[in-house]
Amino acid sequence: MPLIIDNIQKHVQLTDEEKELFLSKTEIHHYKAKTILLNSGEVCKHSYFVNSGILRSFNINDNIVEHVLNFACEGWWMGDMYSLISQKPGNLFIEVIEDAEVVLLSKENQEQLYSEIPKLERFFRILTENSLVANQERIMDNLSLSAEVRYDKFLKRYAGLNHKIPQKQIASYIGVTPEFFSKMKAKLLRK
Amino acid sequence: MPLIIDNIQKHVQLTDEEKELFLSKTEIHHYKAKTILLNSGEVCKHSYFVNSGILRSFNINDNIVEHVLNFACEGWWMGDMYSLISQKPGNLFIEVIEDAEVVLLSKENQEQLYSEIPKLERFFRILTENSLVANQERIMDNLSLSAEVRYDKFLKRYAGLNHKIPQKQIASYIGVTPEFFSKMKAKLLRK
DNA sequence: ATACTTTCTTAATCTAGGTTAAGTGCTAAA
DNA sequence: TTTAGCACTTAACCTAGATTAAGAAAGTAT
Repeated sequence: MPLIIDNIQKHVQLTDEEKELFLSKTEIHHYKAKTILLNSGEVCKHSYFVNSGILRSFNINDNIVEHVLNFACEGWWMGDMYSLISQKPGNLFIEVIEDAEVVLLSKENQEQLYSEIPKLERFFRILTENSLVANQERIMDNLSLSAEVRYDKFLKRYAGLNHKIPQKQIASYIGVTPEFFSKMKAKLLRK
Repeated sequence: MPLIIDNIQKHVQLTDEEKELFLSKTEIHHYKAKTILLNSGEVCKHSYFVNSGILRSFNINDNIVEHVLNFACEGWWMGDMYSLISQKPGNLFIEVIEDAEVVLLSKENQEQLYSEIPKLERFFRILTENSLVANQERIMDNLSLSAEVRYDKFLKRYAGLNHKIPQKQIASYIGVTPEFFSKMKAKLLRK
């Protein structure tokens, strides 16, 4: 059974016909590391589901500084939510960090599926709710916790990714410079 | 027509029977300023929709420091999303800042309505999506913008609330101490 | 292998914002 | 109408994390 079906069935149950219908509306693509799946300024036309490999989303502000919004590895969804729902150009990049197999679900197909299989509307509602909770927690963490504790939470959230992602990207995710992150790690080792 | 129906109809259209059914599952309550609608450690059993007045949600970390997650005024929804979806004790407080008229929709009624009026599942999916986008933007802002610019974005997001909310709470929302916020405002005036 | 590029580290110096503390002014209860 | 308690301000001093710069390590391409 494809991973994406298991993922859906964590929240809603599908019949065999529904599974087939769903899968018929998706495409599987393979991407090499460093491929850009979505560029800033483009309209995001797909939701991405990661079968294997690692993706990240980030933006670049005036100063040429990258800021990582999040990572996605096996079993995670990825997309530029703003662009996806508004179908306007977004400001996120989505990039492949490690060679990846990705399931693509187009915006149109996703909307169609909502009508054909209302349970999927429920699934994506729940998925979005969970994502919202995680993002609210991250906001509170960024307001109240030190960089050290935020790193600790990164390690728990993305268990196993620590050594697969360039440090500068982890630094960006927790909201510090690569230099400070390096210093902080050295300090943690000394303990 | 009640404000909450208009709010829903921005995204999905309801028949008169559906409107009635929906309203029959809600309750209107009036609260005085400083009333605590939800305490940290409690299970959140309702979604709140603000007809008038102002609410805020916040948590308190180890050090007795409050951190404001968000505000809600006329036409906004409020709740402890984590506790609401998990029905486990949350760590948010929800408090009335200005005397408020609030529509309460219980978790059970909300779930029932999803089945009775699937369009409402769509409505809450869209509502949650929009909230997620706003929260993602706030994360990026906190990573990359100065306190001054974050204050500017607060002013735009909560237009009109600037003088109705204690400064220390605005400071907390944008992620600085009341002392620094005071200093920053004085500096902005001098310009 | 060699050169080129990017990541990571270390260290000196700097700054946005935090902490502490004291004082002002407003509101609310007695 | 006093007094107690917040909310806000100001100012001196402090620190987590930024910036700048330079070298070491590790990939990547030729």
